[in-house]
Amino acid sequence: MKIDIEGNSVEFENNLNVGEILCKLKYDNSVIGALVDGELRDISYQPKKNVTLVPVRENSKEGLDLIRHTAAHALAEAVQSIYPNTKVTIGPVIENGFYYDFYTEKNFTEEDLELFEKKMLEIINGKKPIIKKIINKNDALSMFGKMGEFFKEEIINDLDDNQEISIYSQGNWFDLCRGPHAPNTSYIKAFKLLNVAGSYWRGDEQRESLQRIYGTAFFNKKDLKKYLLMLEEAKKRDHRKLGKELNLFSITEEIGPGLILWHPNGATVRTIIEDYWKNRHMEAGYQIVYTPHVAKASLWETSGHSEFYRENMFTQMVIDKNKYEIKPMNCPFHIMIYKSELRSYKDLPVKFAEIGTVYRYERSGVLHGLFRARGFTQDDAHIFCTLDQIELEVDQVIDLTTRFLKAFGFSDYEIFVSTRPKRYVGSKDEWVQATNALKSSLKNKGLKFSIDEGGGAFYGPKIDLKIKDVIGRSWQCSTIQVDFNLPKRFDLNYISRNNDRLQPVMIHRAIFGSFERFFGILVEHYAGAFPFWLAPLQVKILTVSEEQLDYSDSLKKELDKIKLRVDIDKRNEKLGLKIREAEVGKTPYILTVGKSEMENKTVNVRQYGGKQIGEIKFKDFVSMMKKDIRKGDSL
RNA sequence: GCCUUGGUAGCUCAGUGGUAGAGCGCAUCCUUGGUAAGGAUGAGGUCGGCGGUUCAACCCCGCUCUUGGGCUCCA
Repeated sequence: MKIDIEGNSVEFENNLNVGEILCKLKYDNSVIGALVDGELRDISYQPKKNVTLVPVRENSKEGLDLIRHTAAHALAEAVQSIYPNTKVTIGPVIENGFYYDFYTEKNFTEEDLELFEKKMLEIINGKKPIIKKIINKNDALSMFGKMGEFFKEEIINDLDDNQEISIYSQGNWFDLCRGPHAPNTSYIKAFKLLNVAGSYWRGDEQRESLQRIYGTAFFNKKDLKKYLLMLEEAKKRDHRKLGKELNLFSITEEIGPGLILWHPNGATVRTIIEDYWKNRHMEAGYQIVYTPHVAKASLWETSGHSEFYRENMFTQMVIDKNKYEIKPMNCPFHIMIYKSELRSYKDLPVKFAEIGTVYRYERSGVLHGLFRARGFTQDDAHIFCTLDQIELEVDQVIDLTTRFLKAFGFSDYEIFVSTRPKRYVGSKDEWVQATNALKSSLKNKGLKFSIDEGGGAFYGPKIDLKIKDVIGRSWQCSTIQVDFNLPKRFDLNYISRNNDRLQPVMIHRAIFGSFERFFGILVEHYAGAFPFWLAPLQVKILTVSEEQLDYSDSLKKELDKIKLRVDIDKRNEKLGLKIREAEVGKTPYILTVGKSEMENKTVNVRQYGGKQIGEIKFKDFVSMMKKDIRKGDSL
C-alpha cells in the first residue's frame, strides 16, 4: 500500500493504521489525527487503499475539531456520572467550540456547570485512551436499547444498513459516534463550559425539548484565555448595553417588543448616516422616494406577499370595509411609481431609493435589540432595467457598497453569489444571463466570492456581502438581488426601440440592510466610540471655574458656525469629574478652558482616550476642525 | 411560538413570609477646583401586571406581560 505524505510517497504493508504509519515515519505524538484523502480521521484509522495522508497536529484547525469533539464526550460522561438518568443525544463540534444536547428532568444551572467541569477535568487528567469499535446494527440497537438511550436507538434506526456504525469509548464510558476523536482525553489542555440553553431533538419543536450545554476547548490555556477575553470584549461592546449607557436608543414594554425609540444621541448619528446615504445615492443617479406604511391587501396579493410572506406580516386591518396591510417591504410601492407612467427603453435604468420603514412579525424569541426588531428601516432601492443592463448596474451597486462600507470602517468582507434553486420563476436562460452578470461584475473588480449553489431566492440570483467587524465577527448586511418575479406579477413593461412592450428586470438592493441593525453593528464595531464625523457630540467644552462661562459660550458660538456638535459642561463640579464624564461619554474632543486659556485666547485640547494635544490657539483648533469635517464629507 | 433565566428607585444591583436598602444619577447647599469620581442634606419605589394561598406576600402558587440565553454548524 502506498501512502503519499508531505511530499513523499512511501510503500507500507497493509493493515497498518495511521498511527503506526506515522510512528514508522518517526512522527511524534503531537500528531493526533490525519486528513486521509481530505477527510479528517482518527489516528487508529486503517487505510484500505493507496491514500494521501496529511498529519493533523496539535494547534491546527482540524486538531481543534478533534479535541473539541472529545471534550463533548468528556462532558457527556461527566453529566451522566453526576446525573445518571440523563439521556445523551448529539454533541457536535461547532465553529468556536462544541455543544452536547441532553434529555433530562433536571434543569442544569451554573453550579452544575462547575460540577461538570470538575468531573471533566478528572476524566481528562485520567488520560483515557479513546477507542473506536465498529459494531453491527443489531448489536448497536440492543446495546443502546438496554441502556435506555432511546435517542441513540432512533439515530441507529435511521442509518442505512450498509453504513458503518461505530462507538467510541473512554474508559468505561462510550458513545455512539461517527468520530473522529483525539487519541486520548489528555490532549484537551484547556476547556470551559460556557452556557446552558434549550433546544429540541432534531431542532423540531414538536419533539422532546433538550438542554444544551455549550463549551469550548483548546490546546493551551493561553488560547482559551484569548477566546474568553474576546467573548468578554463582545459583551462589553453589546449595543444594547452601550445603547443605554450612551443614551442612544431604548425599547420599552409600554410600546412593545421589537419597536425602537431612537433617543437624540442615536438619532443624531442616524441623521448623519441618512444624509450621507441620500447624498451618495443622488450622486449615483438614484431618485429618492417616500411611500406609505400601509396599503390595500390587494396590492400584497398581486405582489405575492400575502401568500408567500404571510407569516411575517402583521394582522390585517379593515378600514372603510377595505382590507389593509402594514408593509413588510417597500418594493410594491416602488413598482407602482414605476407604473405611474409609460416608460421608454431610453428611461432605463430607473432607480428608486427610499429610507423605508417596514414592519415584520418576528417570533418573540428571535427579537434581539437593534439586530432583530419588528419595526425597522431599510436602505432600500430598486433598479428597473433590461437584462443586458444588469452587469453594469450591479457593477455600480458594488462600487457604491464598498465605498459605503469603507466609509464606516469596514474593509474586510466575504462575498457570496447564490444561484438558481430547484423551484424558480423565469427562464433558465434569463437565470444564466443574470447569474453570469453578477459573477462577472465581481470578477471585473477582482473581488473574491464563493458560490452558494442553489441558494438563490425563487425569484432570482443574488449577491450577499458579509462584513467583518473589528473583533472578527461576521455580519450579513448588503444584498443585491435580481428579480424576475415581481415585474411579471405587476405586468411591468417599457417600450422598446422597435415599439414593443418588453418586461424590465428588477434589482433589489440594500447596503446596510436596515438602519437599526447597521447602527447596532457600528456601535459594537466602534465599542460606542464613533469616529469624529458620526459622533453624536463632537466637542465638549469644560470650564474650570465660573469665570470662564462667557468665554466658553463664545467658543461654542464659533464652533456652531462651522456646524460642529458642541456642548459646554458648565456645572459647578471639579475638572476631574468633568473629564471623566466626557471620556465615559466617548466625546472625540474635550476642550478645557481655565484662566490661562481665557487670557491667551486658547483652548486646552484632549482627544478621546486621553491623548493630550495641549494648549493651542482657538483659531488653530477651528481650522483643525474644519479639516476633520471635510474628512467626513469625502468618505 | 417552544425550552430556560431574570423583572426591586431614572441606571446598576443587594435583600427578607411581618408592608424595603446601597452606589450612581437627580434636587438643594457648601466648595471656584487644572486633565478619569470633593463634601453635606434631601426627594424618589403600589418590589412588572392580575388572581390565589396566608392573620400577613416583594418573597409561596397560577396566569399574563416582558428581558437575557438558545431552538440540527447533525450519530
